[in-house]
Amino acid sequence: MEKKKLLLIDGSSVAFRAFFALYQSIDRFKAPSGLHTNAIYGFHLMLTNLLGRVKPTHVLVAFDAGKTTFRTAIAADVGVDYKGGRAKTPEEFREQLPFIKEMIEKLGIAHYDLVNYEADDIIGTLDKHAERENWAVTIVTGDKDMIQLADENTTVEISKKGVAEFEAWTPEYLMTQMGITPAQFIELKALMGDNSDNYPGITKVGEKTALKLLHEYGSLDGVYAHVDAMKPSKLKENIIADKEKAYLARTLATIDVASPVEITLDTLAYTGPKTESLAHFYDEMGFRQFREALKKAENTSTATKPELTDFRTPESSVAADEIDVDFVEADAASPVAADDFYYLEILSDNYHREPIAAFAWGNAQKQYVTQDLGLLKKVLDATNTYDYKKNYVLLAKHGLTPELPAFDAMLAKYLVSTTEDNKLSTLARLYLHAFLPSDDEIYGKGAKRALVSADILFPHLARKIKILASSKEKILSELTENAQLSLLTDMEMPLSRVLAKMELAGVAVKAGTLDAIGRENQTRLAQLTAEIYTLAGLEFNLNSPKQLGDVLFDHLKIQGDTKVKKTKTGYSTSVDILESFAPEHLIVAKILEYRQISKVQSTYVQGLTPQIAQDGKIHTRYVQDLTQTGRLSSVEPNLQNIPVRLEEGRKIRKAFVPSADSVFLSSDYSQIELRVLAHVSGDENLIAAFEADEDVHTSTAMRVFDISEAENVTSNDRRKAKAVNFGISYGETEYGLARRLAIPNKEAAQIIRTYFEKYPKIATYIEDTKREAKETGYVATLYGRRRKLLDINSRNFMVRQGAERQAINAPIQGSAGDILKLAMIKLDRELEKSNLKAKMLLQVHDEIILDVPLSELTEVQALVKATMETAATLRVPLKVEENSGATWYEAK
DNA sequence: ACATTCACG
DNA sequence: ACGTACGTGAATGTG
Repeated sequence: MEKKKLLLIDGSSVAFRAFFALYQSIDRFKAPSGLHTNAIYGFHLMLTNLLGRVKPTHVLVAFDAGKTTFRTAIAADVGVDYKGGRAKTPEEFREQLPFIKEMIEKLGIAHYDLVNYEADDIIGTLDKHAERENWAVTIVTGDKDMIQLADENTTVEISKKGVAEFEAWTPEYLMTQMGITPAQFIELKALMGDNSDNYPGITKVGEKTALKLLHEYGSLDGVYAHVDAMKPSKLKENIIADKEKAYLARTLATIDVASPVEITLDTLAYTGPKTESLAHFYDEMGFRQFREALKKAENTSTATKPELTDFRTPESSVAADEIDVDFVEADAASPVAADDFYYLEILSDNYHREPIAAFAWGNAQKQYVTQDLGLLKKVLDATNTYDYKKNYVLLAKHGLTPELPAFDAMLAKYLVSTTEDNKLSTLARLYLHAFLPSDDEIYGKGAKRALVSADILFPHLARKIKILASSKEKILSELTENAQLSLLTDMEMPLSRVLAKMELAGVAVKAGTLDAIGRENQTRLAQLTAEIYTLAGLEFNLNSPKQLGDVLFDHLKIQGDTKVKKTKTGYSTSVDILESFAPEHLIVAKILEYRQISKVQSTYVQGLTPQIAQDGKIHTRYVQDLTQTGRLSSVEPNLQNIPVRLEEGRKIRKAFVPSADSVFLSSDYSQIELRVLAHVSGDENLIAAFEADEDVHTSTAMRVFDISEAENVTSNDRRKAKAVNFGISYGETEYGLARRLAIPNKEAAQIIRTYFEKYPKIATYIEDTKREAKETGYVATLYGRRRKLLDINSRNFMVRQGAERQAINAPIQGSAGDILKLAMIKLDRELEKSNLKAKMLLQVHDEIILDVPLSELTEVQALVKATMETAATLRVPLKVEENSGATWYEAK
């Protein structure tokens, strides 16, 4: 006989989730009687989803019986108001509950509640009954408490988003996510308490601290057994003081698995809906779709097809494990093998400022760990690592230069999938199904961040080595399968060294220049502030969008052609809104000027100044494993968004200066994304425009607006065409274009239609790319870099459309990024080969900024242009434009 | 921690 | 009917 499968649903919490999932559109969910039906409808969707997916033989929906339970009494004894202080259940929700129960009955499903007990206890008890019969159990709920019931027979699914997304918590998944067992989940609640149920745990202990304590001591009893030995701290005091609270919390959090439930398992058999009365119920509720589906199912008399859902199973069903390691403290005699991994530990992300705290090397079997920096040069013999660029910079400070690695796990993992981050704990979870405590957990975070003693530090580092060594083959085989190996060895790893050198070189920034700009800004900001206060008739915080919105739209009640727009939290005060009011309202014009200057002041003057290092330079970090498209990003500070469009901000670039007797050379690709689009689509008209070196926006204007002479294209025509050209590569809709250009939807639709007629292969490219994405789940650049699109087949129109736009754009943006990466690698080699002193300093997505001795300028200019233009061979030429000057301001 | 705004390609 | 261009990082206010 087939194994029985029991589905247990926490009706109270699931109904509440359903209510809020469809709360925004509550007005649309009304029965003919006027009853709200959003929770009823949502609950139905959840049920259909679950029945189709779980395919249970037996089902029960359990409800909380009433306001008070045995827990209320226990808590009251010690003065705790269990589940007290909660906001009143909305009337709109309460009125739907009886109908949810009625619907459940008509769907042929049992429901049950038990005086003095919560739904959790009913479910826990029946779960144990089922376990004795060796049934499989799925528990569905809205909050995490029930994770304590998970075991090899029982999966706890927690509603995550909307009505169709659940997260399945198995003991393995719990271990990979939090590093604890289901039984320890109770201990976790004991330590941290539960705000929503209104009972405290230990003061100042939240999830992070609680997990740390559990990883160290295993349980609440374990914590108290060792509390005396803890070093003095606020935490220790709180643990001691709140012992009683913690044990109460443990009692309250523990589900009673022996509650006096009177029903037996066999009464829960699921036999399917009672069609006739269900149809009547649907009519009563105004559920036309369900009614139709029911009718269809009857007519064809086929089983109802389960709805597809967004459900994603956890990555693993393999048991999660603590990572055990075999390590020793390294000394001068410790061996290093060529295929060892090495890892350098620092306590913050910023390797330009932070010293090496410790390091390790080894393989999956044996690890060597040390804090003796005298041994650093040993790691140069190991050829496998994680984040070569970081290592290059750190080792450079010790006079060491690591060779390019054979394998950089961070970059390799990034190429395999950009969906997750590439932290070691993530690698452990994905490839070893194991849990590694985060660095925050080991070293603390914020002000508490500090190096820990060797008994914690050394095994942590050894585990990192073991994770790297044990996941290498898996990552490598994925790379090979995806034909992405050369992307690692010929693009990302060589680029990593180029970037390291650029970061180390840094760019000189004059604090004095920034300061002078800052003082002018301050004066102007003070003037503007005073003027705005006078115009408003009151003083308020100009930097607060909320206060600003209230002043403009409530106090001054300003109005114009444009509608006042609302955000989640109040009025929108963004530029595009404010600009529409500026012509008629002096105060708005002043606010816009204030905003602009204040942005320059806070982000660039005050933001950049403290980033200037001792050497007078700014050393940014390029994050090489982050973006979804393969671009770089730049942090601490971001040097990829230094102002350029508006003169006020552009002045900041005057503070960026080259080295002595040198100038900046800025070389950027002209229209590289549109050229990539021409290449990948093969569209003859777009290719022709680039081959003839036409102004592409003018050329588009001529075709789309049917203008035969370039001289007859007005600046407005060109502006529109430019918006279309950009919009196309982002997958823009007619609505979007209409809004951007402030033209009627019809006109925008007409423009787009004509565009696709004139550039037919672009239309084909877009369709093909979307289809490819839907079939394979990913899109790729010219060089095989992938972007996964998890939402490409979503049933949610909005979500799916978003993914389609990403699918269209990613190969274009990504290929352009890849081309510049290749150009940088090539240019680095060329510069070295010809012994030129010119240096790459910065990269801004389609441009490179170099520091070039004046004596080399002509030669380097030619070299950079030639290198960039030949970095890739496309069906259209690549074109590079160059500017040079004594500051970044002039070189742009 | 999250939302809003705005700087860049 | 939906609600509308892709990819980023930093500063600020607010809960």
